[in-house]
Amino acid sequence: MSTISQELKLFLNLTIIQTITAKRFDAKLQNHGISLNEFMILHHLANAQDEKLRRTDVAEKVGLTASGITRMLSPLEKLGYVKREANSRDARVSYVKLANAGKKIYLEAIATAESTSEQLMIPVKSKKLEDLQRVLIELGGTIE
Amino acid sequence: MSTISQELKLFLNLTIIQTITAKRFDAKLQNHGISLNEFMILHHLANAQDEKLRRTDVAEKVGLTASGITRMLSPLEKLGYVKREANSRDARVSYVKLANAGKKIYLEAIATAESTSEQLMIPVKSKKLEDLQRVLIELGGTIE
DNA sequence: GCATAATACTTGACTAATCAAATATATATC
DNA sequence: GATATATATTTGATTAGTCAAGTATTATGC
Repeated sequence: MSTISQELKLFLNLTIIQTITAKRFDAKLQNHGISLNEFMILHHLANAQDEKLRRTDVAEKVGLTASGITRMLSPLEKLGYVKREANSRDARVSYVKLANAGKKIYLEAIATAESTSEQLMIPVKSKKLEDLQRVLIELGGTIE
Repeated sequence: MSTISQELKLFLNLTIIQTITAKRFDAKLQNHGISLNEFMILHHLANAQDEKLRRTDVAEKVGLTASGITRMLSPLEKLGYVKREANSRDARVSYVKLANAGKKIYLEAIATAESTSEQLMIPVKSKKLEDLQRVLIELGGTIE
C-alpha cells in the first residue's frame, strides 16, 4: 500500500468534499432556479462597488475562465438578473451589473444558502475548525 | 452589502479553492497523461484489497455517479491501466482491477502529486491547520 | 417458487465548462 | 504617429461529467 503525505491526503479530500457538497448545495439552489456558480456571481456583484464588476474580475473571483463567464452570463442577462454596462474609458471592457430581478433572487437564495451551508458545516462547527483533515474526514473524505 | 455567515463563507471558499487548485493539479498530472480524477481512481485501487474495487465503490470514493465512472474507466481500460474482473457470486458486479501498466503510472504520478500538493499546501502547513477560513483565504479564497 | 422490488451497470441526450483562435481596443516603443 | 504588443471579450470545437431510461441480475415477501 502506498503511503502518501498529509498534504496530498488533504488536497484529495478537499477535492472529494467539494465534489459532494457542491452537488448538494446546487440541488438546493435549484429551488431558486440558479446554480452554485450563478449564486456566487450574484454574491460578488451584490458586494461590489456600484454592484458591478468587469467580466475578467468576475472570472477571477469565481475561478473560471473569461470564456466560461461569457457563457454563464448570457442566460442571466436574458432572465434580466444582470445587465451590461460599457466603460467610457476603455471600450474593451464590459461591466456586469446586478439588476433588480437579480438582487431579488440573490436575497431569496441567501436564506437557502445559509441553511444549506449551516447543515453542511455542522461537523466543522463542533470541532471549531481546529483540525482540517479530521473535519474533511467527517464531511465524507475517503482518504485516511 | 449583504452579511453572510462564517459557514457560508467557508463553503464558498472551499468551492473556489478547489476549482483553482484542481486545475493546477490537473495540469501537472497531464505530464503523466492522467487527470486528477483518474489519479484518484488509481490511488483507491492501489490501496484496495487485491487492488480491485466494484464500480459503485469507486464512484462513491471519488464522489461521481456510476455513469461517470463507466465513462472514466473506458479509456483507462483501453490503455491497459485497469482491467475488468467478474464477481463469481454476483453477475451484476464488475470489478475494476489495477493492471501493471496502471500501477506503474500511478507510482510515477505519485511523485508529481506529492510535490504539487506540497506546493499548494505550503500556507496550510505554516499555520498548522488551526484556522480553516484563514487558510482558505491564504490559498486564494475571495470571500472575506 | 413467483411476483415485486432493489442493485449494478451502461447508454443516449444533454450541459457546463475548457482551450485555441478571432476580434476589437488600448498601451508602449521607437 | 506607426508598429508591435498586451488586454478584454466572444465564439467554434471539444470534453468530462450529469440525469433518466434501459438491461441484467439478485434479494424479498407472501
